[in-house]
Amino acid sequence: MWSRIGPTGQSASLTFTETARRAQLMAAAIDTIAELGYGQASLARIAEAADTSKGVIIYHFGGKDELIKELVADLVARAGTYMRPRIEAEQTGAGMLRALIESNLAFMAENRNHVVATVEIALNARAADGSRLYDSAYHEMSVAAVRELLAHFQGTGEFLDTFDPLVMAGAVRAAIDGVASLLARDPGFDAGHHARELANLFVRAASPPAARPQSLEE
Amino acid sequence: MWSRIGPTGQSASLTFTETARRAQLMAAAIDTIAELGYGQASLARIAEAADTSKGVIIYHFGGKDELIKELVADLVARAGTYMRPRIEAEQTGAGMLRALIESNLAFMAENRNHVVATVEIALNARAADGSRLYDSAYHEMSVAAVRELLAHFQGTGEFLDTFDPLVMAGAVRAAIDGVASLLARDPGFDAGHHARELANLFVRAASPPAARPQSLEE
Amino acid sequence: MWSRIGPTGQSASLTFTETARRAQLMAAAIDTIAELGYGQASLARIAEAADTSKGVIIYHFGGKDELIKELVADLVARAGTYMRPRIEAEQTGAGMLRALIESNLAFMAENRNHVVATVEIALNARAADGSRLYDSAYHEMSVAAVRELLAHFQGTGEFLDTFDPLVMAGAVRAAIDGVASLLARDPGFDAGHHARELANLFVRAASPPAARPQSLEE
Amino acid sequence: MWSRIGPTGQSASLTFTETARRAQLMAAAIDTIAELGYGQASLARIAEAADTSKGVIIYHFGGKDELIKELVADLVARAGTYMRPRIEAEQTGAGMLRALIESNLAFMAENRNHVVATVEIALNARAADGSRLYDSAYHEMSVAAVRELLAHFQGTGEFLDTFDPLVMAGAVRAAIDGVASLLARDPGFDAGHHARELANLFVRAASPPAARPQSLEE
DNA sequence: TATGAATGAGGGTTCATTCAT
DNA sequence: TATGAATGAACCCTCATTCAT
Repeated sequence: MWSRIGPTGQSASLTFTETARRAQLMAAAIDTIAELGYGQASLARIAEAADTSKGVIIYHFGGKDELIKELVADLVARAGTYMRPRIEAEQTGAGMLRALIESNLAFMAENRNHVVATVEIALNARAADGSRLYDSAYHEMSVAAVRELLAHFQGTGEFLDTFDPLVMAGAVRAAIDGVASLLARDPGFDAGHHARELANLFVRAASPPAARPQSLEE
Repeated sequence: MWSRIGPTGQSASLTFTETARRAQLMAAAIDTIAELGYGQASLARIAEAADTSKGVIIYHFGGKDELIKELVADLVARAGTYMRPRIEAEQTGAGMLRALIESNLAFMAENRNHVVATVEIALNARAADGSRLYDSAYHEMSVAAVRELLAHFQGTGEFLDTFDPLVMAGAVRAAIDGVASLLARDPGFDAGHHARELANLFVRAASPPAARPQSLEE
Repeated sequence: MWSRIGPTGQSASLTFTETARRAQLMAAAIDTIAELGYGQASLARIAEAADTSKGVIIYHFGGKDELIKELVADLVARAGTYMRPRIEAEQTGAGMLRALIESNLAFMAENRNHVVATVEIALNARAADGSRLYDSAYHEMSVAAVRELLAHFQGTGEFLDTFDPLVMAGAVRAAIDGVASLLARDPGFDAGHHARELANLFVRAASPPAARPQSLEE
Repeated sequence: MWSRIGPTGQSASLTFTETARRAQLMAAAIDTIAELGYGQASLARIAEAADTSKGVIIYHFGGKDELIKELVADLVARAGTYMRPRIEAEQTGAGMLRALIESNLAFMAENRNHVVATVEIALNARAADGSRLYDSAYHEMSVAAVRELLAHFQGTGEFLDTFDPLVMAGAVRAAIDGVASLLARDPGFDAGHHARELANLFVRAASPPAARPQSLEE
């Protein structure tokens, strides 16, 4: 009956209005971070963007850290939900690599601010001792996923076995993540074109010469 | 007196001790930023690393912003000095692209902390209104350089003319810049191997199938 | 409606459930203050200990101050009820002084948390202007009671008339109150032994040499 | 040369002005705590009493905790310096006990606010987890000193061996510490009278009947 | 009767900068 | 040239209380 302690507690599911309020605050945080950067996104500024006061944010999230954590977790979850089926619908290595890149960029274009904010956080959020809070785990995980895809199709012979799959995976991720900055800067950024070009680039670099066309019919 | 205004002013060349002091302070700033990140690198912490007080830094640089600006400018200048002759020594597009990537990574490996610090700054430093201070100009310039190299050898026919040179240039830069994070995290990072792999990757992606070997004799 | 105003008002007697609820909240407050101290015992923490929310406390007591006031009043009343008959059962000054000390310590041992909490409150609770809320009145009253006991038996000749009864009363109260801290710190504290020793001490100090044994047969 | 980092650092002795400023700030803190209590003595209020801003206190002490710690340490040191020679000048148990009580109360009367403030701190200052910061160690130490004095002269036969020296030591300390509250409340408090009365009381309680006068010629 | 939500003052601390020396 | 001292804004967070439901 009184199992709830406060909106911060995990011991009970959130009410409808709670959820809505949190979503609103998260949206304000996302926009603020995307626009001003992590370092400038103080609780005061986020609250201002949400047309409330700092106290409200603390009340609903228990602290800034929790707000940030939820923001990142939400994006990661939604990105996975969006991309996974699109990648798994493919059979060939080229298809899957292309789907990974294109679906990732499509997701980023559709969630511009949230992605920009999360990149800001991943690069900047630090613990008290200066150690990065999000970068390592998140980055290594996403690189590893690409690496396994590449390595698997090196095994089947579809991809060249002459390149280091870890290095190429790093390059793929770097290229994708770099798009976040481009999105942040250029409102008219053409994500579709960029995605196809990147996909072509890395498919070309991964496949044996005979197997691949110089460009892609679209 | 006379024409000198202060150590900050440009109206007179710096004395020898002045220069040495500034170099010492910059080194402290570089190490601090590289270790703790831009957000945590307060003047107090930098001063502590330099075994001096905040006032000294302000005295010599006029403010934190100026110190940061010099730090970036110094790295950019040194990187150019290091890379340019190595790139211009090549004649072919593949050679130049390879030289660009490899010399860049070599420079980064040799200047680990300075590079890490500069990336931190580029990503984080903001003006009072939240606009990025360094990212845009620096990034667009370095991407443009790669883009022109690619476009030029698309014109000569050595490179495929089917890809968008701007997109690939962005991918090259992203891959290179991504290395800074790897360097920051992994002290045993093998820059040489990484450089050759990246060079192979992008040369392969840029060249027509007939013209390029699957791997590189080294 | 009718004559009732709210649970805070005095104009109507409390319902049974009301009383039970208040007792539960007071118990939670007692345990929280005893464990964490007055300064750390926020409404939120007390509510958490009671498995409810801050609002409930405010609703039932009208505010934190009222809760605290009731807590103290309750202890004072119960202590009086416990001690008075035990003291009045004695005829001699030595007997009464001994009964006062021993029954007080017995009460404290049986109501450890409540006593510890009340001491915390007495020492810390302040009005907005910084003036102590409980210390003075409570302390002077309890000292006065001891003083009168001592003075009365100085008049009968049972006690020495060479000491200042106010000073000794203060010492008696200080010794008793000091036990609260010992109780708070040491769970295995032997209140019975301590009580007999203190009673012996002060009886010895109050009585003429001839009249009193060096120690007490027990 | 640059071994100093800031006024907080321990690596160098303090300048003269530094010491003076710290003393001034400590005095302001003492007065504020003595008047308003520990809980109400915020940095802002202390700073106001010192006619400066919070930043100055943080600058000189590095934080509130450090200021408090110094305040307590200073009093403890000065109390020891004051009392020790006066106690050691005595040979008999009665003389030493009397000297201990009287010199302690004399010190307290001469350092009223500092003593009141320190008692406030000892009773109220808590760590984040609610555990007391100063009470235990300080209290047990001072009780132990008295206990040893009593036990020693129980061994020589000057004091009764029928009482528990730990309990009486606790009573002595409680009586002395209780004086802090009296001092805080009553500006006209007669410390000399109180001291003699307390000394008589405890000497009487500790000595065999034959050996002690009912009162003390003074 | 009780709850969730919100508020606003105040808490301690960090920071870049200014200034007299 | 350099330092110690001070400043004041901004930071995140805690708190008792109010209010609509």
